[in-house]
Amino acid sequence: MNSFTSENYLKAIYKLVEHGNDAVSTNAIAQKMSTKAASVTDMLKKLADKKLINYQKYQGVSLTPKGEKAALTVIRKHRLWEMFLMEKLDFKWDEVHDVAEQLEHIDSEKLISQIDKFLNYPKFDPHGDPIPDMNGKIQQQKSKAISKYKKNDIVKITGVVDHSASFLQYLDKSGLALGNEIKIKDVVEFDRSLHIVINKRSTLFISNDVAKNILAITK
Amino acid sequence: MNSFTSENYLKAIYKLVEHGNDAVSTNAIAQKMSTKAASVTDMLKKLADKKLINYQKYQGVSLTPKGEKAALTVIRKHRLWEMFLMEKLDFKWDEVHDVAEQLEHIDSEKLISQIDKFLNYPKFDPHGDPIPDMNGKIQQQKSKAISKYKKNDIVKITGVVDHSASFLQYLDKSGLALGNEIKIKDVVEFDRSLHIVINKRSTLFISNDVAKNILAITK
DNA sequence: TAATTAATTTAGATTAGTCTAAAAATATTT
DNA sequence: AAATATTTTTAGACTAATCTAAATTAATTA
Ligand SMILES: [Mn+2]
Ligand SMILES: [Mn+2]
Ligand SMILES: [Mn+2]
Ligand SMILES: [Mn+2]
Repeated sequence: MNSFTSENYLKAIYKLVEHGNDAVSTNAIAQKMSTKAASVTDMLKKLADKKLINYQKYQGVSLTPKGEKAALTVIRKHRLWEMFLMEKLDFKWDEVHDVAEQLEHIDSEKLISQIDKFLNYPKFDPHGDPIPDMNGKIQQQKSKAISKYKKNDIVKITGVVDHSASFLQYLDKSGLALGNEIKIKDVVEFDRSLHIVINKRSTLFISNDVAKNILAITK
Repeated sequence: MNSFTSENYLKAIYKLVEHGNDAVSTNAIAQKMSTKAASVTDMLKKLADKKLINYQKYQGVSLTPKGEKAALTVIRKHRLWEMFLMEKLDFKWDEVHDVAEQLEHIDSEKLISQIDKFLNYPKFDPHGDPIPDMNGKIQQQKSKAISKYKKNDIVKITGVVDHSASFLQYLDKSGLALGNEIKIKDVVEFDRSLHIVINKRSTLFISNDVAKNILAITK
């Protein structure tokens, strides 16, 4: 089995590849893992030895099919655990991530398949991120940030980009949650800030910075 | 926080102290942990530095109050997770231990208090072992091995001594489970083997070796 | 009590993961 | 195309946990 640490590296590389980058740099990984470039280079050699990544000195890395499968398994476990914590144990969406970071490394196929069943096979986690199935298949939502919609568009919130506790707590306090209907009432030209109406009831003013971090689809 | 490994040492020492031994020997720990005496000595020094155990060269060890609290917390988590796996995820009682060995090290107070609540504050785990409460308090059962009962005694199964999967599977196959009523129909003088009646229905013959590993109280 | 045996500790290595500082390679400017 | 800046890798060291082999202490036996 892959170590706790290896799993975290694979997950980090997966997410960097996912967000555009074709070959991921040593520095990018170091930043994402809050570690130093020298440590990353050491680990990359080990992961390459195990055929989990494609790596040639100075050329950046990508996941092999084997490495991608491993990464997707960790992500599947993380997101299922987040869902479990929220649905069954009354955690709030800003509390689940840190615990899931630990639980995602528990090694038991039966455990995770039973959790999946217990939750009735959810397709998305509490932040709107897709949960890979047993085979690593992902069901993508074609949503975009609400900052990209126009005046009078009516959309449904499907996810968040920023996953930090402070951002999620701000959304809670503002009455924003997954599934909410949002109408773009007005767009301020100067700074792209938005006036929105939530569920046809309350109105709210949000900055462009916030708007860029809320994902939605047209209703 | 204590490392994964430290927690396992503390748990091992706790269980050795629990089963009679006053000061636990290096060799006993090595055997229980499936490691070597030299490794144990190294670890004992570290645990002593952290004031988790009382240790003087060649004199054996015991837990300090701080060490005992830590051990009981791990045991509480282990047994709650076993209960969760069995009650909520349809694991069998011979399948829960290995996964609980991993889950017991997850560090989150909220997680464990919510699991406890979710299970409705169970007092005993799937093997009949007591689950320490938040403060480390244990509710002991005054049960003894059915090998110690006499002919015509009627008792209720409350736990097992041996926790191995093979023993538990043997009990399953024989129709023996926690809560069952057992009548000692006959005791064979020669080898102390027993004829028993389960729930007033089926009769079964068990060896003294088996009888010593089944705990029960008089009905 | 002395000799022998058993238990425990120390010494010295090893492995995984990390770090800092220095060297080497690549990318960017001039 | 050189010079400079940036990125990446290497070298060497550190910690936690482990091991084998040797030394030391304690326990048992004669
Ligand atoms: Mn998360
Ligand atoms: Mn999530
Ligand atoms: Mn167990
Ligand atoms: Mn148990």
